[in-house]
Amino acid sequence: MPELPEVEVLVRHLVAAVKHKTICAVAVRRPKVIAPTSPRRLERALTGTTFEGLSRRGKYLVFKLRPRGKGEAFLLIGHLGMTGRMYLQPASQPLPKHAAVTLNLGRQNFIYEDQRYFGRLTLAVDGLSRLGPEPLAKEFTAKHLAAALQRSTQPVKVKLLDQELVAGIGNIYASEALFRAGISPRLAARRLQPGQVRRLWRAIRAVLREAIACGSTIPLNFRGGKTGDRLFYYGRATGAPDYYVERLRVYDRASQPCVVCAAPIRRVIQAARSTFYCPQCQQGRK
DNA sequence: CACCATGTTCCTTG
DNA sequence: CCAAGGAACATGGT
Repeated sequence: MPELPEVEVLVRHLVAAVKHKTICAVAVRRPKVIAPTSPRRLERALTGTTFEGLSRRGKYLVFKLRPRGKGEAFLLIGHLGMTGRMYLQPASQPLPKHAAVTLNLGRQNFIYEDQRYFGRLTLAVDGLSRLGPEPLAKEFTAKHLAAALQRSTQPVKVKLLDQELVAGIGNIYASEALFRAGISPRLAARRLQPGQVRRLWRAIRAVLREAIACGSTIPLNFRGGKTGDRLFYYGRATGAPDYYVERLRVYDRASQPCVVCAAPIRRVIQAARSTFYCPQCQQGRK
């Protein structure tokens, strides 16, 4: 469930659930997701440690663990890929089909499940160093965005997915931010006018902030229902109120009327991924 | 059977 | 060396 807002909401919920809990046992059911860490090394490193904190960087979860005694605290890095979920459940409950790693915390198990196994839970920290600024932090300025866009001939939508430019925007919020800014996703990044860069900068932050606010206010079921609910980021959890479905304005709305001008929303493929936009509200030459 | 899916990385091509 | 495009990863839904 993977873009910045979803990870942020997950972290906020999870931090309260795991903080100060101790890992009694580690079970790696899919070694691929912990690579390049080996199962044995992960088990040795984690067993007996306590969760000291949990934060987010881009789409990554950063767990801070402290060993018993005088050992130094260290980091465990999580990434949800396309279909990853992390949550606690009673230790007596059977594990889900695609449980990739489970940590026994006593009466509860911390579950990392991932239907497609594209995610990660590993001691390898490298991924973080290549990330651009946090879009909601002060370091991410309109100036930074302008400079980064100037250097690229790629369509602006494709460029927004570059995690080195700014960390945490994915395929959904790239479309949403451009819609909100009224900029065509096909416009070459370097062709944006200063006013457009400024609007895009504001739109990125607004879209992410609102998504976080939305996720923070509805009841979350991180495991999802048996129907394969996609929770708050996309689709709707069973029994969740309808307003939630209305949150995304263009993503996955191909041929539906634009919420602003009623023109049919268009779907195009860019860099092998779907982009949604309103041809009326988001004009601009390539 | 065909095509689609919230992400990242690696390989090839220019 | 760099930028851009595409395939691969693995599973399931429509």
